[in-house]
Amino acid sequence: MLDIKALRQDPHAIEKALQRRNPDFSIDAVLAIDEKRRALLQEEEVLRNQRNALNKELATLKKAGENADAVMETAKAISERIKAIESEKDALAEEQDRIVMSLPNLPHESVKDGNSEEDNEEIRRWGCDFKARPLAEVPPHWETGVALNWIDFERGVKLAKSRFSVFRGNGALLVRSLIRLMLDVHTTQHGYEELVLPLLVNEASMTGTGQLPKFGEDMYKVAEDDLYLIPTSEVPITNLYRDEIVEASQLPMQFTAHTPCFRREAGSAGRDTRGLIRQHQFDKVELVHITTAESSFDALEALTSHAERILQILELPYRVVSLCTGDIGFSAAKTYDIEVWMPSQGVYREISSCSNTLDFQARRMNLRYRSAEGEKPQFCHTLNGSGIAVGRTIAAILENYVIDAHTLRIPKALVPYMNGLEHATF
RNA sequence: GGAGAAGUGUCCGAGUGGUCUAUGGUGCAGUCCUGGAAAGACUGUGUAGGGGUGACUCUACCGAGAGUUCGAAUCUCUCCUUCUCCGCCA
Repeated sequence: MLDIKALRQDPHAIEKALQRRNPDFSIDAVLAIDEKRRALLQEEEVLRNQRNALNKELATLKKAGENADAVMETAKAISERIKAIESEKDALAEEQDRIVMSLPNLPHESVKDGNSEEDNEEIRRWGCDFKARPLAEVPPHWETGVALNWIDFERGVKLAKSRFSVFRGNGALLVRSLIRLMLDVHTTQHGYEELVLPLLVNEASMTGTGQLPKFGEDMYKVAEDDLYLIPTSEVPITNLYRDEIVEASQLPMQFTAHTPCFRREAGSAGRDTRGLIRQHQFDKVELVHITTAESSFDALEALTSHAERILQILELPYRVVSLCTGDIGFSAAKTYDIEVWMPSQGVYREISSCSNTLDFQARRMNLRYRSAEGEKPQFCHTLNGSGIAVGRTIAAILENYVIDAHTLRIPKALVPYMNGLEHATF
């Protein structure tokens, strides 16, 4: 959520920043509503003050047993006016909220202008030396996955619907091994606290991180209980301290968690229909930082490097890109995507997305910290990133580690987790 | 799921329609006292939004929301949470 005070103070600058995302943004309507609402608020407060005075007078009169009809008459009239003003004011506040809550975050100045992922800026590449594997033509990961009998796409569809799948045997073990490896690295080497979280969350949590009110159609909703299946564990992790004031000494906080994630993929019909790239349910290990304004950009570099570390340990080639204004997400001020090399298609595919949301989410969820005793509480900065998506990592392994027509090598770091398995043949 | 009880400030806890600052204690901070400390005394002590250069001041907040009333922590309704008992259950 953008700061309404900043919006009031410097509307032109904020509108210009928003228009870097989309030239259609205008904040005139919000400002007009805000002005009206504040005028009503002032009027209401004056009236309340008058009514409080009259009520005090009334109490004294009643106690003395004197006639209070005239005063009561006046008080009644004031109360009626307050009621009228209040309902008008509430309607305006609701409208203002609705608009402000659906405005995205301002892109950071270091983010390049652009319309789509074509305009993203490549920051660095890693592991390009071993990008070219011996096999000239690498089959797509879904063929290898099925040939190994590690992935059963058809029965996943039978059990649920398309874009659901089943992992079996060493394929299931691979899922578990990746989750364990990632959590182990983040907790023992990068200083994260591990969490096990609710997979269903309420509307307030979804609003806090920015999924609601705008992106409700992307999520599975359990209507009967007013709960949503999480599209990412960013939601329950970041909302952990919602509506709280934390002590500066508790910051920065670093959390990691493995959860399944659920997405309806409403707008992606026909895209990535084969394989593990775009599933309705997938496993992910998430990284979240809750920190201060002073350190959030350093935290973004750290968080990104923590996600990269997993790819380095797995020896998967990747590159890091900085998203342009047209590709960056709703809540983010700046985002680095990490893209893994997929040899069957000869392209890099997103496997992690690391964002600094500044105080955008913290303001929505009223998450604050006190920098020192007696100081006013101020909003935290929150960051999140995948560390990393498990399904897409498996896809990358099933392509980058095919060493001949019938052999898949297991990444060295995974062998202990895979009960010593070094190769799988198909 | 059924029956009952409760939710007040950091915490404990009083308050069942009206005296502007929501009793009292506790915790915390400051001052006094002291050689120093403890004890004691006094003062202050949350959040948000307004107004004023400022000392300050106004408005709202007693789990959440709605209602009754000139006036609600207090009465009514709905919801949430916790506790006790019963039922069901990995």
